[in-house]
Amino acid sequence: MTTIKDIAEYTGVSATTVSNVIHGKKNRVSPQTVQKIQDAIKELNYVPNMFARSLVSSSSKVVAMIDHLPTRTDANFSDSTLQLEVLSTLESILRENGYYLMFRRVETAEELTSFLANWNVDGLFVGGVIDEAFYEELEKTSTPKVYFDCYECNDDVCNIAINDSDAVENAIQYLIDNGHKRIAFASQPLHDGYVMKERFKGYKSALAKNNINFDSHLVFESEVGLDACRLAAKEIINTPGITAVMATTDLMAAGLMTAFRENGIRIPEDISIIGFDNFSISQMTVPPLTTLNHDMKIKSRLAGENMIKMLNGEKAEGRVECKADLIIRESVAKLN
Amino acid sequence: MTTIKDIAEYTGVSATTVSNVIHGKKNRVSPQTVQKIQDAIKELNYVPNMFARSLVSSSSKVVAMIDHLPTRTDANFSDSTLQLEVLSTLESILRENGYYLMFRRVETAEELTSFLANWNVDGLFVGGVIDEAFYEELEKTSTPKVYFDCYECNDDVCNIAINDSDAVENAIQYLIDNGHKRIAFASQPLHDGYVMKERFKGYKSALAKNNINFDSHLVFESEVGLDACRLAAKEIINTPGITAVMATTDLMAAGLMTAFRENGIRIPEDISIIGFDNFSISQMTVPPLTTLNHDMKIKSRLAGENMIKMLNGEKAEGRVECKADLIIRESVAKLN
DNA sequence: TTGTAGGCGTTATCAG
DNA sequence: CTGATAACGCCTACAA
Repeated sequence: MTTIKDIAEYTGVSATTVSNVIHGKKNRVSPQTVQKIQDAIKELNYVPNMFARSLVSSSSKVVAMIDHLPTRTDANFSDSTLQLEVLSTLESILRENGYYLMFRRVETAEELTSFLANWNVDGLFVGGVIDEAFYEELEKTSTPKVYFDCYECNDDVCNIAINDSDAVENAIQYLIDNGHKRIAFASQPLHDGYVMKERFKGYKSALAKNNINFDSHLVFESEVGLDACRLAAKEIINTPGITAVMATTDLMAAGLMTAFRENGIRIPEDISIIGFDNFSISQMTVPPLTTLNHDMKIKSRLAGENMIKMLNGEKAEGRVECKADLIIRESVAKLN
Repeated sequence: MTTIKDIAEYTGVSATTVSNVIHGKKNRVSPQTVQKIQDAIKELNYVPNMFARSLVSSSSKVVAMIDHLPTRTDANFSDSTLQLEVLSTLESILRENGYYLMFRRVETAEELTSFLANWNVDGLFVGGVIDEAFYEELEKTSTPKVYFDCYECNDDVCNIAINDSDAVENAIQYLIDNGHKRIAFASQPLHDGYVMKERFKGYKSALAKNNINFDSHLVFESEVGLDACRLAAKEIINTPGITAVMATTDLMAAGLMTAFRENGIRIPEDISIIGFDNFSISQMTVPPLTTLNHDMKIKSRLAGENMIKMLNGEKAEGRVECKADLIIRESVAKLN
């Protein structure tokens, strides 16, 4: 491993001069020595040691994406909104700006603060499910933070979210406009402070605005796997009068559609369905799924750019709301 | 930030003693001081500074997952076999063993070696597409490495792979056993050293074993998006006599199925199809897709465990071949 | 324009 | 059992 010292000896100057060249302080070094040193750096393959650098500079260049592993045993990985595409986008932006991405999952807030101290983390992306206690602990640290879809967050912390409630409200309104009245809500478990709860709010408010009474029997909590969907579908079928289902995930919508089909229920003739995510599968279901679109690429780009702002000492935006709009395909029937 | 020095002053001992306690060298410290120091550590919230530690210890505790960003412009992200589930599994295993996961994408081998030196990386997971030059450069470094699905790798380097060729060969054999003779191969672009090429080999060898002439007109290269699949489907339809399609990805299979349906082609009556991956969507297509299953969770666990072995100075396995078996569902018809 | 000195937090060596 | 001391690679005054 080549060090600054090596370069210094090799070129016959002091370590300070080498350091100055590395940091582009050209006004302090003669052009010839600059050249000489740069050549030596190339020749000896010098790269800075981040550990030495960080130790002395109070900036680690480490930005972490943390994923909150809830201790709840019924939570599974798909609870997290995190996707690889997000990580990749963030990594690109960080890389372009001289930062490095660590990926860390934590269970408790203490684990997290230890981690932050361990690595003197410069910035933090927070995805996944976070509860209130966790959030409050987190906000005690001064590390720049960008949240994804955080519902505990105050409006002034940088929080890249979509307005899940509004989105679902629109979808339900669309169903109502098409003559549906008994609309089921199928979702992963509705824990507080979790995305699905927010989508649930939109469901209820749409009903309220249209003077439709909320009926808790029309709420079906289920996991996204096909087996779970089959169970949920059975319950939906056995509940009389349901003409439409709002599923909080494309995956669940697709699962329900499969289960409906297995039971001889036609979509949308017998039952209409709307999904959420606009994943590529939503185009491939039979029939193509009407769903709510939100663009993770845009969201992660926003997150990354705001992080860089904060790392540069600039002020970042507070809550950023991305709209999720309804993509109308063929899974909703018009009732007469 | 609390340092060892702080603890030392607080408890009235030397930094060395504190360090000894931290490292559990209890035989060198009296029980009382151990207690005193441990209390102080709790009280002052001491956590070690990884930068200082790494600087002096020649082990960074950083393990990186790198993803090779090919410079090819036609390569898109889905070329990578990397999935978030993989990262999460790796992170868990590393965390349990005191390591930290960095995620880094690199374009060139030089970028990678710089990165390794920058962070004195202890271990490396290599996923995604790698070409031969890249591989050779990589093998010059002594960093412990675990590859995913590497086809350039020698058999003695740790390489967690599935036998793509065998898997596809089995699938094709299954089609042939069901009376199919003109079988199309639909795949993402067939670049050298890339998974799809390997799957292609299996296709060809199955044909050869059954004395069916290979016909290059039956090979359809396409991206996975629905639009691309529509184009590919058109070509397949316009090629006379094809009774079955081997798609190298469930996503592509689903896309083709959608496109076929749009053209009034029934599956499996008019055309049979087999996918690859056994993603959850493969259960939800109409009809359910016969596909090749490979379990990323098992693969990543194997990768993680072998990495830990190597980090502990033990010898890891060389090439590990996971089998991908055929999941028979309803997308293949028996011809008579 | 260049060099010297001190210190960042931790660990290892060696002496008491 | 305990404590000085030096070293890891780098950076930032400050001095020359």
